[in-house]
Amino acid sequence: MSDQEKINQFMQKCRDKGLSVTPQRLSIFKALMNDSSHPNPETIYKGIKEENPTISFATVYKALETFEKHGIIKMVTSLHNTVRYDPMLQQHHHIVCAKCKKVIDLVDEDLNQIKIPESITKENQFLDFSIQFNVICSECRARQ
Amino acid sequence: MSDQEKINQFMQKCRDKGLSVTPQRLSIFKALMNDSSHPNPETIYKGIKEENPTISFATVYKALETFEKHGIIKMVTSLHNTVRYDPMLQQHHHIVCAKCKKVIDLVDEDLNQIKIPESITKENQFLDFSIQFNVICSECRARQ
DNA sequence: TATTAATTAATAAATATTATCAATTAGAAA
DNA sequence: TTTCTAATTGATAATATTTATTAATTAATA
Ligand SMILES: [Mn+2]
Ligand SMILES: [Mn+2]
Ligand SMILES: [Zn+2]
Ligand SMILES: [Zn+2]
Repeated sequence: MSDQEKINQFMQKCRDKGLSVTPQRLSIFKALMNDSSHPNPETIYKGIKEENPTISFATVYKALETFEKHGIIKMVTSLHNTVRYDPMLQQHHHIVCAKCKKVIDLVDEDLNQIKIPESITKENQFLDFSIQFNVICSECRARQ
Repeated sequence: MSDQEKINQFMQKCRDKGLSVTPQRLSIFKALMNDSSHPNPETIYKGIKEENPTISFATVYKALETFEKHGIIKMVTSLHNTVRYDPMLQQHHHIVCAKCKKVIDLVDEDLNQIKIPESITKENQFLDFSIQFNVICSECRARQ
């Protein structure tokens, strides 16, 4: 998809959701749309403030949060707000509630057997892997 | 494994790594060892300060960090220090460097085909899943 | 063009994490 | 058992990250 197509799609999504297409939001989206580095808000802010010197850091935070809420972009991890520790050392997987951030262990030998792509082991020192299943838990669903 | 066995194993690991077994560390480990809620440092701190009223919050942080560094416990997410955003909406997976926190996309149709355990879909509203491959990237390995 | 609700910029406040350092202590040595 | 010393702790300051507040501005609609 061309840059222009991505931009048009973004603007259409905003209109569909009743979001104004502001120069700030457009600038933030354009900075992200071809960036595969999974940047944080500060990196995005620094990247755009040269061509948009009056933009506020809080605007970047809020725009990204708004985009995410409307499914225009994704967060790499929903558990970034605080470090969480785990005493279980054996390989296992996690069921994570997108609302309440509850994390449930899932021990499943079948899931441990996936084939690790060679592209990973060729380029890097492989350590381990874990699958995150994103859900809305029954408590949070009942609460809606 | 019994509580006492877990505690003995913990103390042995500390000795093997040259870490002192302090009452604070023991208290923190005991709070975590049977806790499957993946707590954050504040929760652990609150949980132990009744029986250890003089313990400092910073001590909890430092002990957890030390345990993690020595493989006594794990972090649920290595990407907690700041939110990271992703413009790619199609399902894909992530190769994450444990050192530099670089995140590389991995689009792999085979990996998308894993069987979602029924225990997940039975109890929760399933949203999606993503696999995180933890590695040490070639740059970081070269740097060591 | 005028109206208005949404958005922004500036900044304060809140929350999370890390650094500093004097006092204490666990573990080794005597 | 006592002494010694490097590691650890508690207290707190500093830093980093995120969210809230609010007056001014503006995008979208009529
Ligand atoms: Mn777990
Ligand atoms: Mn990605
Ligand atoms: Zn929930
Ligand atoms: Zn790296």
